Amino acid sequence: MGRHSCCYKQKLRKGLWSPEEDEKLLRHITKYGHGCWSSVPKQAGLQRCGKSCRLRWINYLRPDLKRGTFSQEEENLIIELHAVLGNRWSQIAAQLPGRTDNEIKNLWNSCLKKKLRQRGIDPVTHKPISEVENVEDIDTSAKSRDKMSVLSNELDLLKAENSNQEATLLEQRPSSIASQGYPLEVQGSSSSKITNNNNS
DNA sequence: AAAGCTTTCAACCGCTCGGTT
DNA sequence: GAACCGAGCGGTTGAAAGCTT
Repeated sequence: MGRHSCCYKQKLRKGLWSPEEDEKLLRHITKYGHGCWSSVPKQAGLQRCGKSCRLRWINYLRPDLKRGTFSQEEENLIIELHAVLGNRWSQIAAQLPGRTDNEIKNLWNSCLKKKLRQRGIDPVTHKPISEVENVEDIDTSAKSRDKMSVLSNELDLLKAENSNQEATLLEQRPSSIASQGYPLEVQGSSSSKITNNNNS
């Protein structure tokens, strides 16, 4: 279980993609679409596994990718969404057109975590760091309520940092997030998955 | 100028999930 | 219901770039 047939194939290239490989993959998908990813490399004449082709397409070759640095507003949105969704990068990416889950995950790990810590906010719980250190065993039934208050705390901080216009936009967002039906209890299932991964 | 350290980011790995047989 | 398979996800790794001393 969990094994990929492509893993058994020999002579498959790994590592960075060459411009020629990009060109082949781009031309193939533009012409035929990707269909079944495992058959893409063969059809496109690439010595890669389908999984690698899929990743390259999604993270780099897709024509609708935005690329470039993240705007302040995008960063704020990621922080907000992370507070609600946790490390569900694909769901967060779905709210940011032209951005990939990998890109957002990298930004979070290299940059946003640091920024939050500098603001005195724990990047995992989105609570003030002092509060996290003192209260380890918080009543889980209060988690959803806490989440919303944390969001408003972060908004207050962001308001202080950013322009009035931007803060107004942000102020409107939590309700829009809620109206889109993000279940607050997903936080629990997310952490349970992380726990499972740690066990492996 | 160069060596060492840190940061960034593309890509891989292992796993789960959902569909199919 | 079990086994298989492909797609997708999140964590991790490692090379390259950037920065510091």
